[in-house]
Amino acid sequence: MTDFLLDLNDVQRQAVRATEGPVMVLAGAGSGKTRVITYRIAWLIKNGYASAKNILALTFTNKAAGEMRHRVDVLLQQGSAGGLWIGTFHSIFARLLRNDIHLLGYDRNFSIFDADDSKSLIRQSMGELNISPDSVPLNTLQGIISRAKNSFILPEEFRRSAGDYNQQIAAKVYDLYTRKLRENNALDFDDLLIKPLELFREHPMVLEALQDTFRYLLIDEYQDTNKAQYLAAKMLSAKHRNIFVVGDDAQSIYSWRGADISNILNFQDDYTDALTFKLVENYRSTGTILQAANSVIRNNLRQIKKELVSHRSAGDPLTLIEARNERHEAEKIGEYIHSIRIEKGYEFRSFAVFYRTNAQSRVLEDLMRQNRIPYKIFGSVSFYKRKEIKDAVAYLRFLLNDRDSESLLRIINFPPRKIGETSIGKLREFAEAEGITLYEAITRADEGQFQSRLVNSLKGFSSLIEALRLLAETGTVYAVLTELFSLTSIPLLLKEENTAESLARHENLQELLSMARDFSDNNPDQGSLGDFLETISLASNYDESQDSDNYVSLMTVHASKGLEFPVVFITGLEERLFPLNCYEPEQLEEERRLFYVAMTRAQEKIFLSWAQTRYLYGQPQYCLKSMFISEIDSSIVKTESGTVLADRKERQGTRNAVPESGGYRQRPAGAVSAPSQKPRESGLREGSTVHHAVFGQGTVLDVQGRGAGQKALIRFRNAGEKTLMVQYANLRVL
DNA sequence: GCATATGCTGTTTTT
DNA sequence: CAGCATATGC
Repeated sequence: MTDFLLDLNDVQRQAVRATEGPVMVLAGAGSGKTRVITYRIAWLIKNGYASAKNILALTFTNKAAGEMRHRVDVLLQQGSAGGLWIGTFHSIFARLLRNDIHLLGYDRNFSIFDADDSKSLIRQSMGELNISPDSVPLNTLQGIISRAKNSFILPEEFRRSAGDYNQQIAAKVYDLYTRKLRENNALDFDDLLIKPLELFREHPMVLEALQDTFRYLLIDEYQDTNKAQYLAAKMLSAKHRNIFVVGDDAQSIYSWRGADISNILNFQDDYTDALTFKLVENYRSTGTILQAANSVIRNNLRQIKKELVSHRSAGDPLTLIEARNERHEAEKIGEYIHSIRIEKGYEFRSFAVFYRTNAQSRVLEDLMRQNRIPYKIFGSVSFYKRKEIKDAVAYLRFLLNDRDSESLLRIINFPPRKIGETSIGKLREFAEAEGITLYEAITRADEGQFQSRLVNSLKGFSSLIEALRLLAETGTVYAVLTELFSLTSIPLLLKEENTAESLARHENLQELLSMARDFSDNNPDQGSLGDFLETISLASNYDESQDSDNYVSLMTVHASKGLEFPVVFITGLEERLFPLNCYEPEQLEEERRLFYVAMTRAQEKIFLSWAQTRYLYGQPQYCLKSMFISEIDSSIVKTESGTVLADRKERQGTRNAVPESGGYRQRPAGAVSAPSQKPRESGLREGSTVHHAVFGQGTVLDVQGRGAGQKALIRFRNAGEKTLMVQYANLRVL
């Protein structure tokens, strides 16, 4: 029974065998984290600790879940992995909610609202509350509300603790938005995490039943959990206390999504009897790459100390590429890809190019195309976010949940049926007066005071819906979609339009159709429309794994987490780009972790690049070399000409130097002067009144240090107290 | 009701 | 620059 554990190293094996009680595995990059989780699941089943259906494994991406399931299947051979609960937090919780959400007054056919649906509902709420987006931007409100939800702060509590003006506005919007979701019988992504918590709190029996079912709980990427996920995990495991978490605090890069790094940092305080294992043996990267990564992450204060140990030889030093501008940067990357490929025999698929922001991908993409380098951009516009797909899906969603007004509004006049905004306004009034839903208003349009032309249009629409709904009750998803396309002629219209764009959209609809066919073939049972929609709603464009084609991968650093490549280019290493503008020390630490993630993806070689000028919002900007470059041991970084950085005589300070003016012919056209970043005297002192682009006006309470490392403690009128790095904060002294 | 112009705003995005 | 939301004209 222990033979298959021979594939593991000592620490991995100990972690697998520690079956009872809380366990945390700190798994450094490339240390075999997935291996430990999958072997542990196999171990539990093979040794009869639990059967598959008593094990719940939670991940953050569908891709990770799929990979895990596959690997467990392989380990167990006879397929006893059936019944295993492996999935993302969101999909597993959605599944649980389908069973019990009626207890909270929702219908089990609830819609899942994506970020756009949610934004639209927030916009409506703001409209009704007479809150102009000029006073508090929509995105800000959406962020505040989402963060509150991720921290499991419900509207009532939020209102009680709302401090500044923005918060008070947000409290009102949050409250109305929540009511609107309920009216729509809809849950947003955050609700999928917090509705179970409400359910557990109000109906302890439901929780108890789940605790009995899930005797073993495993959580991947624990450093990325937010408060709601943390609470759910705690509640679910409270009875058997078999909670097993795997993560790496150094790879926590989603704090802006509510992830709370303290969950992993404090695990041992939380579960005082927890066993902890540290996996630091790295099987992925050369010694030099790990030395570089270790030297950078050492600069973070808030972390659990651990240094990755390589199982490989030292390998090559890192190469620093210094380019004139982003175009030049891309050209150099293209040249290196060609030359390394030829000299060292690497294939295109061995290369990855990372960037901090999606906007950077364009220049890189252009160049790849021009130089005939096959490439693939990961995580650009999601298939499901395309308009034509969203429209088709809105029909399906509406068939299942006719309170879903977001979907209704999408389809009511698509394809055009002469039901415009004014008509919808009248319908709304009618619905409100009668106290009925918008769709009921449509079916009872003849009772309202509408023009007969409008009544006819509405009747046409509702009979279309009813026909499709009838089909949906007995037919497959594929049948419904086929009928939808035939009755509405949506694909036909696109084909007739006959532009490159419309044909691409037509193609996408065909793709959706073939996905529906696959789904229907695999799920011939009735009522699978809901499952299909759930799969679609919770799918993301990052789920697609690399196929067998041979291409260079282009992606954001965030998207690179969990992947590995022989040769990695980390681009745009400039102050204010990577690290991206960050005002608070904690944000800088997160940027550093992000850089750490980027470096630890590489197996053989790393190229670091920066450009002296770069367009930002259409304006050329001077750039400064990223501080992260100078944090790497300079003995293992060489320039393109082969000089080791440590030996290079710097004519200028590395950190804050402005590129020599005149040194470059190509002064940016119509050059706007760069944001001045010289460590000139900041002029800050206690009591100064300052203005900050994000936090607004505030008073300086304390100033520490000077020059590059200067920090200031500032009390903002509307944003509370913050410690900011003066160098980055771009404060205006008033 | 619909198509086109203008003006504004923005950085990363597992679900 | 580009995508989006609103405003305007037909």
